[in-house]
Amino acid sequence: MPIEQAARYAAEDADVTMHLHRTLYPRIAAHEALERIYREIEIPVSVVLQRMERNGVLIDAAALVRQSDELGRKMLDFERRAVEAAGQPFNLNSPKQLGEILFGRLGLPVVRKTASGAPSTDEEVLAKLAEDYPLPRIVLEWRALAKLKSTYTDKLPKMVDPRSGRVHTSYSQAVAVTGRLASSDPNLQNIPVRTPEGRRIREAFVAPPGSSIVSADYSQIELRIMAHISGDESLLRAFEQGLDVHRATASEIFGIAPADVSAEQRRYAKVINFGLIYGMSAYGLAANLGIERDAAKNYIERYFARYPGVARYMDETRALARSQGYVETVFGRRLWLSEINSPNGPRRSAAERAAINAPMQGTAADLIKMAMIAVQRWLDERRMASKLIMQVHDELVLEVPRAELDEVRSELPRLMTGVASLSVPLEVECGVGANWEQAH
DNA sequence: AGGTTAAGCGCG
DNA sequence: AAAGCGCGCTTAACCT
Repeated sequence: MPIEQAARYAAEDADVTMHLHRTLYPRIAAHEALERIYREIEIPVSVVLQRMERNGVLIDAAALVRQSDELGRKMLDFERRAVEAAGQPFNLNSPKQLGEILFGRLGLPVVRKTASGAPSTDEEVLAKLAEDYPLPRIVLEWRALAKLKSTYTDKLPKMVDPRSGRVHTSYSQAVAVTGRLASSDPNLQNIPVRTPEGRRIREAFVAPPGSSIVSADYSQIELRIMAHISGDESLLRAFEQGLDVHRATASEIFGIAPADVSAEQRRYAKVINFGLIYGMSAYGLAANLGIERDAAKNYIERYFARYPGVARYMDETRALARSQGYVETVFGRRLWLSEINSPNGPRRSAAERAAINAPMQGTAADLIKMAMIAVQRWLDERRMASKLIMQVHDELVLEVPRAELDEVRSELPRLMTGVASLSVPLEVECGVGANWEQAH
């Protein structure tokens, strides 16, 4: 691009930005809480984000390339078995072709249809069909590998910047309506963790020689925020006493001593605790736990009987969202809900769920942004060489030279827990390793 | 050739 | 009618 043209674009960018500022800033400044979030959080964190992007993350590209090769070989084996079960070759990556094989050629029952009316072949459907037929299981296994290979092990090595030898994500500060960040090109906020094969990818997120990866994440931050906002006595007490909150919830809804809670009961309670943060219904809980809707309804009723403060929070939040058209985080960040009074039932319900979730998700976002500012300020004041390299919603990841390791390990959790004083303590789990996987 | 949408799935 | 919030990325299929 000619320099004159580049200059024109740059000038236009600056001009448009200035016009936006002159129009939008007065609307922020009209509200004290919003002005503070802008001045004390968003502007300072923008500088931190820029530095994190520029720092980048060191990737063991060769290790990922080897994993790609391994995944590819395993996929070929599943492909061979899939074609054998199907009786003809087809593209396993095409839901349309897969549907024709499963529900046409092989005559399997259609479990559910997609929005556009085609028979669904998603994970839940295939898992159900896998109880009775071989092909769905093969496709599920293949898909898991294909996802890892195409999205991560093939792509990340290609994203390494030759100038720095590192991967540089881009953080969007004004995309997520709740105040969260978003990461793209590449997205470093959805690196696999839930399966062993996935975790291997995290092993390729490494520290350079002489340094370590340090990972610090807030423990159950959204549930703690729910306790704070709702003021529910039982939930507050559980966190104050440092209890295992899922066990405590199981104890409450099953009416038994914490010590007598079984693994399955704890799992149920965990699903309920998370589901509530998202405004889940009895229908959703039943589907999730594989139980009858009546049983799910019963659990939810018992939950609300034991945590009446949470029930009150849900009702009050819906009512507030309806009357003012927005909800707020603890620090006053607003999420507008244009469909909260929609005559369309499903749309209105979706807006109500978003209203219930946003104060928790958004407050967590506020807190970790404050932590990022505090951590960066501390590193700067001490002239430290440690670097913030990633943020994953409730987790901060740093690259720390050996000489600073002890100091960072002891101070990082203090900085993160100290950003605000809610009516429950904040807790941070901090780990160290040669790579991201080991740091957990 | 390039853009868009649908389906599916990775994370917190 | 939908049924759990918030994101981004890949591929296939379709469209211009």
